[in-house]
Parts: sequence; structure tokens; C-alpha cells
Amino acid sequence: MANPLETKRKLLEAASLVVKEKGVSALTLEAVAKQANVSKGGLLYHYPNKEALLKAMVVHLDENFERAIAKQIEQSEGRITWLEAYVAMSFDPQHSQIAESAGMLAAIANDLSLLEPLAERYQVLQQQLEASDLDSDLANIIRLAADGLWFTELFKISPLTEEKRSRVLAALLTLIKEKTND
Amino acid sequence: MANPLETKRKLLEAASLVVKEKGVSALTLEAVAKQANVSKGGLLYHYPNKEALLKAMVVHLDENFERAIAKQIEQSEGRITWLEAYVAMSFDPQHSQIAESAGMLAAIANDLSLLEPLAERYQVLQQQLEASDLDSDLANIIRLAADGLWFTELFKISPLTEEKRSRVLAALLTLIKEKTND
DNA sequence: GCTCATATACCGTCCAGACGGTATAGTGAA
DNA sequence: TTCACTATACCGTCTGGACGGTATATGAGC
Repeated sequence: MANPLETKRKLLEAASLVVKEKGVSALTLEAVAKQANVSKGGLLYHYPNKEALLKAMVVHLDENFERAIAKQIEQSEGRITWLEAYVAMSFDPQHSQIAESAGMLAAIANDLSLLEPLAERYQVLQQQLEASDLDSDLANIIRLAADGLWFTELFKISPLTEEKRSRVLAALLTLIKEKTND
Repeated sequence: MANPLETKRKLLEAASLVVKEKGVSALTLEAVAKQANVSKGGLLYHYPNKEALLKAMVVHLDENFERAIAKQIEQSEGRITWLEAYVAMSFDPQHSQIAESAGMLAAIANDLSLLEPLAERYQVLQQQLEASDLDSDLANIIRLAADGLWFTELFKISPLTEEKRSRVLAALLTLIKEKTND
């Protein structure tokens, strides 16, 4: 104990777990504290109010996503582009089901403005897009398709089967390759 | 008075307005009743509990969307396909900002399972898609892109300018036309 | 055409419980 | 002594919803 960063991480993960298992409406300070094996006072020591906790969840989600993309690009030693990594990431069941997306749900439930850090980040992503060799409109379409899949899966309203999913992913990646530099 | 359907409609619209203006967390029975100029008891008479109200909101959203698509197809006298109408609908600022989308936010906040009617409907939409003349993977991509735009706008995390928006829409429609029947 | 019962469409109040947040006293490690 | 907590008690507020009451409409029986 006496490691504040570790405790904070524990609290964030606990919060995500609560949302994942019991839904956003069950995300109370007490529930999070209990899940993290921390007292309510302890939780409030690190996050002075609920909003601070929610903000941290959103930031955490964003950082995770970006870290994952960067890692993919790095591992490929520069052979895949940012857009490809973004698409692949969005289609990765492992990632799209990751508990951190709970932060998004929680933010929506409590206050849409909590998503603002995400919106800011999106503007940077948009610049990445425009800077790519791809036709800008097509790049946008592809990005939106990736987002569409991510959202529909998050809300469980996508009827895409596992097989169709990977076919669509392949089609998207082909589209990127085909249209680059012409 | 004494027109239950009218009152129900009023309540649904009031609920959407509350969400739109004050956010999901402000969607209380009292707030809705007040906005609709109905007593709380009156609200409870029509929707016996909060969940019933939320369900009605989701169904309302779904019906509106489908009606709008059907109308578009009808007005074009069969010259535009279902997918085209779907895409156009999703890109229509008028519609994407329509208050009814509030039902979705409210459902997310309270219980994701309230979105189930939407999920069922999506399966029908999916069949419409597969039945089109378009290559199935491409059709899915286009549909996902439309969804992606809708969601990112709903959550206000899309940096697409008005101009870029219409360019992307045009590109999507061209894509549909180009690839139909080859 | 009048009476009376019943159903519909509400109104307004009240309450138990939950929740966010505060306060306080104490503990154990560095 | 300070940091990083634990444990518990408590407060004020809000919320869903139960409840009892009321006005109007409908319709049956005479």
C-alpha cells in the first residue's frame, strides 16, 4: 500500500468493472470503493468528487486507445499507417470490449461535456487523417466506418457476425491499400 | 384533455426536450411532467414507471427513423434505394439532431438492455442490406460509416465541418451508384 | 331523458430509500 | 511528522413511485 498511483488504477478498473457488470446506473461511489477494496473515504481522498472520477475514466480510455495504436504501428516497424492501425484497433474484439469503454458510457450518462477531452483528441486524429496519402473523403468514410462499428458494438446493436466482421475489416484494409497514392 | 394518445406524445416530446436541454441526468419524472404540463401522477398514469417511459422513447426514436426513410423512398418514387435513403438520413443535420435521439442517450444511461428493440430492428435493416444489389461487404462499410457519423455527432465528438460532411455524403452516394450491379 | 354506476384520465401529496459529500477519529509505514 | 489511507457516522437533497382523491365521459336500466 501507500502507492497512490496503484490505488488510482485500481479504482479506475473497479469503476469500469461496475459499469460493465451492473450498468451505468450502478456506478456509485460506494460501489466503486467496495469493488476496489478501498473505503469510501479512501476513494474520495484520490478523487474528491464523482466528476473527477468520471473525467479520469474518460482520459484513461483515451490514453489506452492511443497507446494501443502507437504500439501497433511500432510493432509493424512503420509498415502500417495510422489509419490502418486505427481501423484494425476498432475491429479488434479484444479492444472494443475492453472495460475502459465503460468510461464513455458513464460520461454519457452523467454529462456529455465530460467527453470533451475525447473531442479534442479527435481533432488531432482528424489531422492525422488529412495528412495521409489517401483521398480525404475516402479516408473519412473509412474512419467513420470504424467508429460506426465500435459504437454499434459498444451498444450491442450490431448484428455483424464474427465472419462478416473480419470480411468487412479485410475489405476496409484493401480499400486503403488500393487507393493510396493514386 | 381526455386524449391519451395526445398526452403520451406530449410526454415523450417533453422527455426528449429535457434531455436535449439539460442532459440525461436531468431526466426525472418530475422534470418530464413539468415540461409536459402534466402532473407527476398523470405521467405515472400513462407510463407506470420510469422504465416504461424510457422504452417508449426508444421505440419512438426507431419509428421516427424508419418512417423518415420510408417517406424518402416513397417521395423519390422508387428511384433511390433503401441504403441511399439510410445514408442520406444519417447525414441529414435536421434528423441527426432530432430530439428523439435523446431516447438513446437516456437508455444508455439507465440500462443498455433498453436498446434491445433497436437491436432487433437492426437485424431487419441488415437483411435489407444483404438483399441489395451491392457487394455485401461494401454495403456494410457504407452503413457503418453512416452510423459512425450519426454517433459521433450525437456525442459531439466529430470535427467534420459542414462542407466536409456534404462531401463525404456525396462520396458515399457515388460509391453506392458506382458499385451497384457490377 | 333521467339516474346511477363504472371507467378513464388525470391531480397533488407523501415517503422510504439512495446518493454524494462531509466530518472525524484512528492506523501504520516511511 | 507526514502520507496514505480505514472505518464509521451523519446530513441534506433528490427521486421513484405509491396512494388517495377528483372531474369528466360513457353507458345501462328504467
